[in-house]
Amino acid sequence: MVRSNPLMIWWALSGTGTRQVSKTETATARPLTSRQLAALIGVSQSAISRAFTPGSSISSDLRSKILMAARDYGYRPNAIASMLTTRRTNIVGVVVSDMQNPFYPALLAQLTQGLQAAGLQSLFFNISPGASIEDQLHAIRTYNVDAVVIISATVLNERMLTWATEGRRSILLNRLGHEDITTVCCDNTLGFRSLVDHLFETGRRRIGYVAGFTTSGVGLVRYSAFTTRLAELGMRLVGTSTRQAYTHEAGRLSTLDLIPLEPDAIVYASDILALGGIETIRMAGRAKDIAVTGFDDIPMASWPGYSLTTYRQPVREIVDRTVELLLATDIGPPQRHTLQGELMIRATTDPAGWADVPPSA
Amino acid sequence: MVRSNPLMIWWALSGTGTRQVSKTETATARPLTSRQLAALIGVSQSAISRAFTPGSSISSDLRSKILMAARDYGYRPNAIASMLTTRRTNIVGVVVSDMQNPFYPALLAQLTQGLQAAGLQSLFFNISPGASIEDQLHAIRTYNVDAVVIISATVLNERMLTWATEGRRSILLNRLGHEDITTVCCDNTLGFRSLVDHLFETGRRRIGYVAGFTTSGVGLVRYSAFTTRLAELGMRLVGTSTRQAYTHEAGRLSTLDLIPLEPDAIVYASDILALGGIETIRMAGRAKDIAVTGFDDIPMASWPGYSLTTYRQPVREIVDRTVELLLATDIGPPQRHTLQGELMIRATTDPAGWADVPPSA
DNA sequence: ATGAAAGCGCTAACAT
DNA sequence: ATGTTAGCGCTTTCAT
Repeated sequence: MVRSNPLMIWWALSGTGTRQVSKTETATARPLTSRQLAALIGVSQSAISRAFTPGSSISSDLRSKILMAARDYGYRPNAIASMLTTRRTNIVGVVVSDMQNPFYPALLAQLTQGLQAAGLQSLFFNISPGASIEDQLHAIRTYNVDAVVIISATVLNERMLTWATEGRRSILLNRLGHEDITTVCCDNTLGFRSLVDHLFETGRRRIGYVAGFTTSGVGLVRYSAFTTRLAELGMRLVGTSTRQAYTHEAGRLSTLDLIPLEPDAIVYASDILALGGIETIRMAGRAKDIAVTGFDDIPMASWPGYSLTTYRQPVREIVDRTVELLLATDIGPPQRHTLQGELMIRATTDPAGWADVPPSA
Repeated sequence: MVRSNPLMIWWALSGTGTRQVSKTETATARPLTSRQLAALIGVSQSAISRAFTPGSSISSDLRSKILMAARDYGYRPNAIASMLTTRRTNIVGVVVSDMQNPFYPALLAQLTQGLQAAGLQSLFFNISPGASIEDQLHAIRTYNVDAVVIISATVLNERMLTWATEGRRSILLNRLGHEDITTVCCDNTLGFRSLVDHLFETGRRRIGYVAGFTTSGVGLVRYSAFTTRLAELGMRLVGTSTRQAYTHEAGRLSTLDLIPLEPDAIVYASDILALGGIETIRMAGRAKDIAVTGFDDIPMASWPGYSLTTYRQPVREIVDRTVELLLATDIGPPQRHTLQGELMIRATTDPAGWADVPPSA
């Protein structure tokens, strides 16, 4: 398929000599090249290159001489040119599809900072379900990104996943069920078991469940960890509901389904669902007898007005492990990295109910 | 400064013939080059280039022949190589510093999608105040990004701003007070005037104000629009407070300062502050007599549990204008684009009070 | 309209 | 340890 490039016309025009150079478009002199710098200080061009390449054989005298000159003359190596020869870009493609969920901005922010600290740049791909995914991801290939990190891109089917990742180091975050790509994921099983344990210990026995996507790997794992532990402890599953989304509204609506079933606790597949649930439960005046748990520990979970008991996803650790894997010398076969989070006990599982958390005080 | 390249070793290995090919590391044959494709179908290499360059002089016969062959053989032009000759990257550097505020993820998501739809890639820079900003932004220069979009990067001082934007098309979003860079910004003045008008019409007269940053351009404009309109309408400013942050907690705490001053409405510089304020006001049992307004219209503002009256920032329009400016043929001198938002009237300014919004029902 | 040839600014053999 | 040379895969004159 031919992809026409929308900027092309602009380029074409800006390439001609006829346009006026406007004030902002400072008739920027081309940046100094290594050859020019070499001429200026009377060394070979390759010396310049070596000076900027750690571990290359160059005397520290020459190197510091060159680096100082570079600073004085304002020389910086042109990354594009070196990409061409080395076939390395130091760019990681970061693919996201769902920024609605407040969990992702935090993950994304830390990920880019982590990559940045490791000298990697993030080329950002935000998949909108509207257009062709292949079109949206074409830059992964034409720009030759070194690696791809896919953040829970449930919109990518198996085929697109393969297309996007093939031939490059790839890591799937928060997505399960792919044998041939390395994944880094929170320990969902442990998380949901902990939550159920906590509910058990605080005396809850009739549990409802609100799912997000019931078809995704993570969704399935969470649900099955939940039900398994429930059964082990002899607790009762009074009902489940889903709107096939991880949104506040989905949480609100699903909770409406469950309240008539008289649960004494509702477990939500994620925090944002739980926040919606809290609203419904409050409206129904049931905050005193229905406990609520979430998953993720997004910032809002700890707002006094919610004080949601949840399981914290180890974002820091996920990011660190991801960067580590990206930088690793030897990659080996695809691996499954499962990182432990932490149970955050707050008001919504208080045995006495949480009707007295601020908003209703 | 020498930047060591973390992915180097891996690539070095994958380049030699000695490494073991692991399962993931599909012994990827180098992608086809234009020269190779040319040889395959018996045309010149430049013909290939022309086929992919709209507006170049090539017969449509030859072009379609080449494009079909490209599809069959899986040829894609190497963007890196063309960057080197054209000195254009089609990459926009997107600089963010504050992803805490839930307003930015939405803006960011739409911006990348907008850029993507225009054939531009987003290289993401998330500034953490810890490290050297210059270090964090060095890729803007070495990667030769075509343009820079800076999203309310209050952490960038004037000098860094100049350094990051010089020599390239640059746009500042949501930041004011810079004569020499084009800005695209919501009409803060109109917004705050509308909010005050609305409070006036609904009978409020004793107004408190909670600011975010009091030193930023946007912060000043918002406050001054607010006070100006207040004075015009003869309303009373009972007090102001700030914690120098746009966070839920800052909103909560600042509101504690204002309640003793007996306002009948509090105007918040942003939604996230207002949400914190709502919490404090509820705790104080004053929801029936203190109206609340925000600014931004983040998703949470419309949650039934908040139902916050606010002024919607025209995110769609801001993004569209930004992309338009980035693609424009002729750029001219720095401009100030001010886009109108929309007053969103919800429960928190109901004359009867909002004590009955769901959480306290 | 097409082909040939000369770079773009760097890295990486290959010499010395 | 340093310099010389040959590309990386394109775009772009310049011929024809």
